[in-house]
Amino acid sequence: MSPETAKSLETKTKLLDGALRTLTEQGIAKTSARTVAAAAGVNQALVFYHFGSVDELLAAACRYGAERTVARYRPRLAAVTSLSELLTVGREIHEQERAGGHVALLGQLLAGAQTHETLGPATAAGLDLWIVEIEKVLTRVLAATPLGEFAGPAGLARAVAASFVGIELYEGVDATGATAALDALEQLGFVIGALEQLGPVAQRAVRHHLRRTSRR
Amino acid sequence: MSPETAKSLETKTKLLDGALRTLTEQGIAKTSARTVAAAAGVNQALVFYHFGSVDELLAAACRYGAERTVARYRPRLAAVTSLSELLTVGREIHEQERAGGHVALLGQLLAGAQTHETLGPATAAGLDLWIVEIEKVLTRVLAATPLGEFAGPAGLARAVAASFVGIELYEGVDATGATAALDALEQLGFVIGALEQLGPVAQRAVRHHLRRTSRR
DNA sequence: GTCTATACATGGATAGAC
DNA sequence: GTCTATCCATGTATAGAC
Repeated sequence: MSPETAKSLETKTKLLDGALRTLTEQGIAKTSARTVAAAAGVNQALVFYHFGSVDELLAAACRYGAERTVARYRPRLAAVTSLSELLTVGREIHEQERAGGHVALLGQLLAGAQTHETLGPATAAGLDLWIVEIEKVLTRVLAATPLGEFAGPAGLARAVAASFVGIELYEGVDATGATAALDALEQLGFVIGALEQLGPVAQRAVRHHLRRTSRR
Repeated sequence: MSPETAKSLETKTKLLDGALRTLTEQGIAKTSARTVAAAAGVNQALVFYHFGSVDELLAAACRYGAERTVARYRPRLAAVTSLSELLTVGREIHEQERAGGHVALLGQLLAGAQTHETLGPATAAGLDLWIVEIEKVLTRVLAATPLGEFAGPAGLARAVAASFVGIELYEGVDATGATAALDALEQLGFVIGALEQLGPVAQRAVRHHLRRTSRR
């Protein structure tokens, strides 16, 4: 791994951007030192000089890309105060990131992580950046809701993040199906939101029912 | 594409099984005519003789594998009559298929479908086998629930299928995180289930709230 | 320290042997 | 009709030029 001179940094950045472009446009199966270097406009061997191996480049690109994308939405997520507002922001993120493919990218890396050992931890870390933000919002938003008590924001945040990745991959093969899925989840969110609006008697009924049937 | 003599069929079957094994064990990135043929125990060139190209073999393997796996759970899903029962069956499917990797396989194919043109429709078709079954169950189970009215089983089924794939991929890089996610979704299901148990007054309140805030 | 030329491995596809 | 030997493209990695 090379030191941080100005020239080195420039080439590294080119390679990182090239890796992200290649992963989103061609997928993990077509991502190689050659294809990435071509996208970056540099010699193929520089991948190995600057990052040691293709996998390590992809791992670095994952951290780099995920941090950059999450940073873009951190302030907006921090401002969310209700579940329906969260759903709106979620839909917004989907619309904006679909074009750039920044979410499907995590899907490509998750698929690749199956074999490429070094990729697993890096991808988990990239997803965690999203999970941390989602969990913070859910903790705030679901505090008063039966969900906050029974499901727990930590698990829900992981479910939301992983599901999002799955739907984003699904969109690649069936765009209208993916839209239907997102619409349904939005409505599901409204139904959960409706629980907050119930009177105290009904809320107690729900909680009582949950305490009886819940398994944990 | 070769005709259906006994010997041809045998080689084809070997290749299909080899493709499934390679995809689940090595991932889409390491899946090639050579690796698949090695897993199948046949000469590499037979991929091209029997299926024309690697992509077409993978597409065929997707149909083959998905049909076989879905068939295994079709009767059990058909017997489901409540949401909580559906959740139990879902968890069962997860436990049983995790070992074989039959769900993550769809993730690998979704990742690969990004570029391999022929793979997209085949993967969508494979996912649809699951979606059809899930949708039938949801239609039955959610008929009486606000979700049936507002979200619609078609969209929900697609959301469930895609989310499952995402979580299954996520499990590859963070097993405990994936378990937390599944637990949370199970609890979410119980909360939805609790809505069914509400008295008519509370049910009307929920529906009224939804009609006001719903966007469609 | 940075990068290019080059060696060696793996993958895709076909001409022709059986 | 079924399969093998072989060719060329692509991928990984390094020795050595600048």
